Amino acid sequence: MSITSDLIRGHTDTIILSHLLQGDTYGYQINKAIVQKTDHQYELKEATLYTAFRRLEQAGYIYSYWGDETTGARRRYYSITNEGRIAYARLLREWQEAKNIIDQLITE
Amino acid sequence: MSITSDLIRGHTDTIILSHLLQGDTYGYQINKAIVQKTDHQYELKEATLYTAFRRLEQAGYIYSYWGDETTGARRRYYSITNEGRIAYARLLREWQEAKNIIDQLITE
DNA sequence: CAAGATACCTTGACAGGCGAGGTATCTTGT
DNA sequence: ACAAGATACCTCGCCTGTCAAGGTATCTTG
Repeated sequence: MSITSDLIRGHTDTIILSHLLQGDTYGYQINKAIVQKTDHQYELKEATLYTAFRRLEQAGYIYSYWGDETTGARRRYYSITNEGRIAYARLLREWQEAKNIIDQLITE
Repeated sequence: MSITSDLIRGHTDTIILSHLLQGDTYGYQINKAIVQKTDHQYELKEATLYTAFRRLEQAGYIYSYWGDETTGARRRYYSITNEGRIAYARLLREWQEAKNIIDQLITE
């Protein structure tokens, strides 16, 4: 993994909400998707991931339920709420702004 | 100030180094420049700023000296070192990467 | 001469990330 | 049959960067 997580810090929630927009899924799967999507350049550490789930659920942006797997390890699925969608839109907008500001401040 | 600092977190050092590339300057001035450059969308809190100075000096990326103002409040000037320039180049490269990764992970 | 600007600094709390450790189940190779 | 590894979940405690709150000292302006 090549990217220092300090630069991604603060985006964990947005990343998770973004993934949940495509449909319900579970923690392990989200992480695998991130690794693949970024071609192994980034991964969420498990502790970070589960901390984020708690935080997002607390905020009412997601809710969770146990899957009914008859085989394999049990899975806790997460689903985005309407409030979560609103929050995602806001976070995305904030990211666009922050990106411009940072670019403006560190280059030239 | 409209941008949550959590998104800028981790860029403070880069922002400061970037400013010092234009020449030696002092803390208060850097902050004013940031506020102006971003049209009041962002500012570094003083505590954050001075913590960053200590950190950067510790790392050998900058060094400081007292100005010889004959009038007005005393100023501590900061200067970027050669190591600082190298670090800046690296941080800039990391930002470009992180930007792409985040964009990839939170949109679509 | 008070108020505000300039300019510096420290302390302590807080929040997010994560290393390290743990649990339980299933699959695969020997 | 059994060990090793993958899948899948979780918690505790540390570390680091940010910042509110507080402080100092000097100059300018009404």
